[in-house]
Amino acid sequence: MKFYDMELDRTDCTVIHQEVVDRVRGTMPDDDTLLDLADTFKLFSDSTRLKILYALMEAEMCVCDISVLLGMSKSSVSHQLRILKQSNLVKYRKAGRVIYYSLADEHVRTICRMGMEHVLEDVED
Amino acid sequence: MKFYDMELDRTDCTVIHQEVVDRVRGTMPDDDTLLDLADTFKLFSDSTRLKILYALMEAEMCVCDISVLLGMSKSSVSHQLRILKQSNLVKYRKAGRVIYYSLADEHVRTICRMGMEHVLEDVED
DNA sequence: TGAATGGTTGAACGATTGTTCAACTGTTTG
DNA sequence: CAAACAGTTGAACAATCGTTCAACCATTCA
Repeated sequence: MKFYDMELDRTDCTVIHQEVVDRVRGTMPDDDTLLDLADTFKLFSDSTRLKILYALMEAEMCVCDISVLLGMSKSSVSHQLRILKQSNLVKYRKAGRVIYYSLADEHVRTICRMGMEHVLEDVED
Repeated sequence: MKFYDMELDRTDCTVIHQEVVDRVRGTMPDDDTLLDLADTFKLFSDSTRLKILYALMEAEMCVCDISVLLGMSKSSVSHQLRILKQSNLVKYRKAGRVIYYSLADEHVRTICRMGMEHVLEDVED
């Protein structure tokens, strides 16, 4: 631990505020929780998925409806719906060969509203 | 518009619910707004950035503090701080050669709380 | 002045992501 | 039954993203 490994491993910092670091460390959520949280926000981070979610806020819709509304292929819409379905943001109901999609809960509205507030306020800057 | 372009351009749908599509179209936010919204959520969609934001909720910190806290290189932390800075989620203050970062406003807390509620409730499923 | 340190930067890399395409399943209808 | 259509799927592709690495700037201090 003399010469050879001096530049290895560590962030080369004379830690400035060890007390702050220690205190903050005690307040941090679990790593797994933060990964889940990041994955949740990732669902809202694509404009196609946001469009689908905003549409479903207004009405139950089938894949064809959505693809016409957004001017996108059914395949593309279906891929995104699968992601939203797997994450429980969206639910569906079959009626013959048509599948109707709708929002699974109210979280979508709340989360979108919070994000939108930030977007709209930033216009003032 | 007879034979040759019949399979071009359009999503091959006998639109099922034209009235629904028309009504929903009237309620959709602008494309630009939805792109901005997606970009906002993208900021929260990486766990490193979330860790930084959660840390700054507790205390003003310098790059060294954060990199020690997270066990990451200063470079990596600095890259992420640049993104957060450019998006006005984070502000900074210089003191000699040390730069202290802190949250720019309360939106970060609100948005993280909304997302976290969704994550924590999903445990019950 | 020059060494040490806090912090930034840009290129390079591998990993992840969204769309397209083509083939496919399943249901309806003539 | 066969054609038509709603919807799904997986491979392939380009684009985007986060980390690493090395070089760099700026400030302090001996």
